[in-house]
Amino acid sequence: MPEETRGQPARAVDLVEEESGAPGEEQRRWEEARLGAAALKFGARDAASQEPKYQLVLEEEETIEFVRATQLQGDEEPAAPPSPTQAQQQECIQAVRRSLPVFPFREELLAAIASHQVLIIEGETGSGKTTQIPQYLFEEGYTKKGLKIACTQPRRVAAMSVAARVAREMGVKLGNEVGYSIRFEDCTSERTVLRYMTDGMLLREFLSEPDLASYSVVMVDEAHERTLHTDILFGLIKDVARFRPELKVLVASATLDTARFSTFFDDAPVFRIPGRRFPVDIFYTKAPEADYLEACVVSVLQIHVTQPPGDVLVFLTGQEEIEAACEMLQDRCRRLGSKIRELLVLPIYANLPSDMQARIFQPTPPGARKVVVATNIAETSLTIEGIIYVLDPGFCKQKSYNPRTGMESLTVTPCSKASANQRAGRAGRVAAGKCFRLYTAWAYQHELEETTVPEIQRTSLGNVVLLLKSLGIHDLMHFDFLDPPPYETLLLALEQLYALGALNHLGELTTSGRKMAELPVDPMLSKMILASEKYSCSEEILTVAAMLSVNNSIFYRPKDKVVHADNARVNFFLPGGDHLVLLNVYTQWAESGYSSQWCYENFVQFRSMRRARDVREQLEGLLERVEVGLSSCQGDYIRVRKAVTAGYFYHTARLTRSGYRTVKQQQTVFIHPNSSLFEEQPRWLLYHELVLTTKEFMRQVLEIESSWLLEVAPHYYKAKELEDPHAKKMPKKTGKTREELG
DNA sequence: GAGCACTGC
Repeated sequence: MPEETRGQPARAVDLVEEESGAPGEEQRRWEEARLGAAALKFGARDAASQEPKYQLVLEEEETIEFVRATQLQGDEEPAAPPSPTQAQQQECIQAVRRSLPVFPFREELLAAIASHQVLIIEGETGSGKTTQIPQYLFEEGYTKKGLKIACTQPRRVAAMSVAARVAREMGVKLGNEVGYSIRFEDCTSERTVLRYMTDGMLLREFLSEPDLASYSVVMVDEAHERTLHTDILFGLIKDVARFRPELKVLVASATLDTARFSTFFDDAPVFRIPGRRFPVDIFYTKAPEADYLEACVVSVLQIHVTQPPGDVLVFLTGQEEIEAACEMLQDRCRRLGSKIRELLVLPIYANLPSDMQARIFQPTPPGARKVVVATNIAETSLTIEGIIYVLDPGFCKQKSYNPRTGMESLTVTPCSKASANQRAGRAGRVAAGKCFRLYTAWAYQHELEETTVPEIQRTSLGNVVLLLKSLGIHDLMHFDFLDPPPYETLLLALEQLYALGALNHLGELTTSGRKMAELPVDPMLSKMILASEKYSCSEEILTVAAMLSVNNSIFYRPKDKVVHADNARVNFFLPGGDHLVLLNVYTQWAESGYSSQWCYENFVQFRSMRRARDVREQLEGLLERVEVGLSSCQGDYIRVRKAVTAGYFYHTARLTRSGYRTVKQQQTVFIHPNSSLFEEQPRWLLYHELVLTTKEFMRQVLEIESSWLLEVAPHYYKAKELEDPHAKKMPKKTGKTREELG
């Protein structure tokens, strides 16, 4: 565990001082100095009633002092939902519908929708807005003229489960009147009038129906999450609403930011619906913690010994940290032995194999306590029953994008207030709960951002720009963004699209650009797929494209079998580079009959492979639309490599005396140590992506010849810049092409 | 010789 990911930046002063007024600057500095020395030396004055009991178990240095500061307001006590028996099912369902917080507002809400084109609906989870409002609209006749109601969700599972629930409530078969539409799966039919879908799916629908003519209502749900797709939808829907006055637009969001949504939609009214949730007491540490991982472990034990029954949810930033924390917890429990009750320690993160993930949902055995150690996955994507305590160190990993270098990085960042409150809310779903924050109240007030930076400002926008262009939006710099992306991000995207031949010099979409927009992948991948027609290798290129779009690592590397896993990986190596290795893995997996056993034996992630297969099938289905025929290179990998080069000539690097430099920007870059070419050092190569971790790494690299660049992109490269002035001075063992090495 | 937050088309 690298030290820098564990150290928490000092960022606060003592809460007690804060309460008696803002401390003077001098006092602050003194306190900061003092706190720096005093980390982790706190008494145990809190929870005084239980003090004697746990001091017998934990040493005094092993406890952390928390101060109760605020309470996350609960709403009125919820009526226990009636538990339906088979016979009374429909009646029960209607009773449950009537018991939802949104129900008393039904008429008022419908009236507001009738008199306003755009309505912002503010409501917390549990208000019933997602399941009920579309039903109200249906009952009110909004789907009578053969028109549909769309309700978008940021996640696939949400779209599926909400649709299933609504179908049950309406007593219809899922896929008939009520359906869902997500990538790889369309569960709708001619009869479908309530359509739950992912936000990205509705965005794609603009390509075939730019005016959304078949919809009478569009409801953008969970708008506060500000996903990239939701943000683009805002701009497009606002525009459509202007020339379709009969279209109703609903923007549903948590309490956050509704005023901004309202302003964006020309001061649309905000309709508030109360939520339903139990109160959560918020505790802060009295002083900052230097080592938050250690502080987490100590706090969990402290909760375990001093607090009444109820499971604990801990938020950490990533797999490595979670594994470390779980080990530390289990270690200490073992040492404490029978002095404490049983503590079940369970990790959860997206890359954890499904059977391990399922364990967190098993009920806690009587007398024991469950601790779930999670990434942000537990913040929105999944809900664990029985959580009463949340432990929040206040960090998360966040992607950021530097448009000047085109480089992505993933860094540990303090989370926003919004995120901290979302985490705290996880403690109040079944009963009143407690949230322990491993930072001070002062830090919360003064150092955390209000909200997380929206995704649109942290990501590359190549395919978004391509999509908008193909919708006829030419002036992107003046597109109506709720929060505009950095100017440089748009500029780089336009520049790359121009280089790829998707845009002409007037910035208009070309024929090839129009085709590229049809494929749901990044522009360079799109271009590569189009180029496979010329090199007669679309079968192989589809596989490469699918494998590259699975951004998880394909290879599984468990800690206890590192040597085996690395051997398995090396066995897939083929001369030429990583794209061919990916092709090799997929081909062998296909030959095994897409077997999960094969994946297990070869240390390959089954889930990633299944996803690659889904992507590949979808892309194959779209080939006809972009006029590419199915063809195979029959083992002539030069053709595959040339087709890849036709898409990725913008991402090239050459070996110089001082290592690799990108050809155009002259940035110093390195081959990633996991690459099959790590020890080869070819003279010319292309890379799939640049990532900044400990260095500027090229991930997924392929050896190429400089002459191919002139072949595939004569408009972009001139022969002169591809001459290699240092070729003869290169050391003998490096800088040779594979052909020379034999 | 490094390291993979989470989504989505």
